[in-house]
Amino acid sequence: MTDRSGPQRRTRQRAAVGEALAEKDDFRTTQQIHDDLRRGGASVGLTTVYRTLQAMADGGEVDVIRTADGEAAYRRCSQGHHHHLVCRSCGRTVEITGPTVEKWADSVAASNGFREVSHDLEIFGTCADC
Amino acid sequence: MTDRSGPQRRTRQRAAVGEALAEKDDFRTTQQIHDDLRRGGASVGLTTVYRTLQAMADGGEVDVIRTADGEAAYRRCSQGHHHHLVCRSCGRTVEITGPTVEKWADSVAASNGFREVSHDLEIFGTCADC
DNA sequence: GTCGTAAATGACAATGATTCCCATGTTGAA
DNA sequence: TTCAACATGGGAATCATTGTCATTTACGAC
Repeated sequence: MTDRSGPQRRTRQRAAVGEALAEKDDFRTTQQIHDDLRRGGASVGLTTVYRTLQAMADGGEVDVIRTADGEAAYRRCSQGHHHHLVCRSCGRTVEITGPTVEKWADSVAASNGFREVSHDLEIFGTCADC
Repeated sequence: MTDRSGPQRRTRQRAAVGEALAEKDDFRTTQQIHDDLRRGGASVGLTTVYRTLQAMADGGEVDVIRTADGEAAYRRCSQGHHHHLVCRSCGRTVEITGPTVEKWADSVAASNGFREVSHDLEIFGTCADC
């Protein structure tokens, strides 16, 4: 399961989506990225943006979270397991790690007889600039 | 901010939704509850189920999570802050608490200058019966 | 460089959850 | 009992996301 079957061909569109993600440091929805691209002149079809982002997410190249109203939002992140501290107001995002939490989550799950454990953890707040 | 403006009148529909939630111990989507009600004979309009569940969630009577594909799912939970250990396969849910995690989350946020901090934490796995 | 083909793209239709609208039904205080 | 404010529900309207499919393109082979 290491072959995350990512994209197989290099195209203008995929490069454009990658750049759009690189330019922003916060989580953005598919529609936002589609708009960013259109405004930036490198327009890409909406369907393609959806497919590309999902492929990137499947390949572990980007992280996904769900906004409060259920929309998927993507962000280019560092490798490895980590969580996010997100500003509710401006969207500024800080990557965080918590080895203690990981262990705690795994042990709690194990003691309840759960296997193949994973978890989601996001912290929200208002950042100093907002 | 303690008067979460919950429902203001007692109706057959609200009671029915409350009972439907009480009968199941796992997270259920609005549509599932709507189906449960229809099958149980106490049919309630879909729009009303949506409104009622949202009102209950606003009032803190039920907890909400988002399924992997972004749908909202509700569950009647105990009072107070807690998290969930959910079986990916059958949906069985165990409520868990982790004082250490709470403190850690708050301190991490604070040290990054964030205020009004909250967080979401759900643990997923396959339970012993699946 | 040219080909051939599988992969990728994108306009448009289709889906599905959720919300809006609004005419009608109910609750609950007086 | 009366009545106004609140609640209901059926259907239309939104909006994100996915499916369809004809056309285009990347890229390894020649």
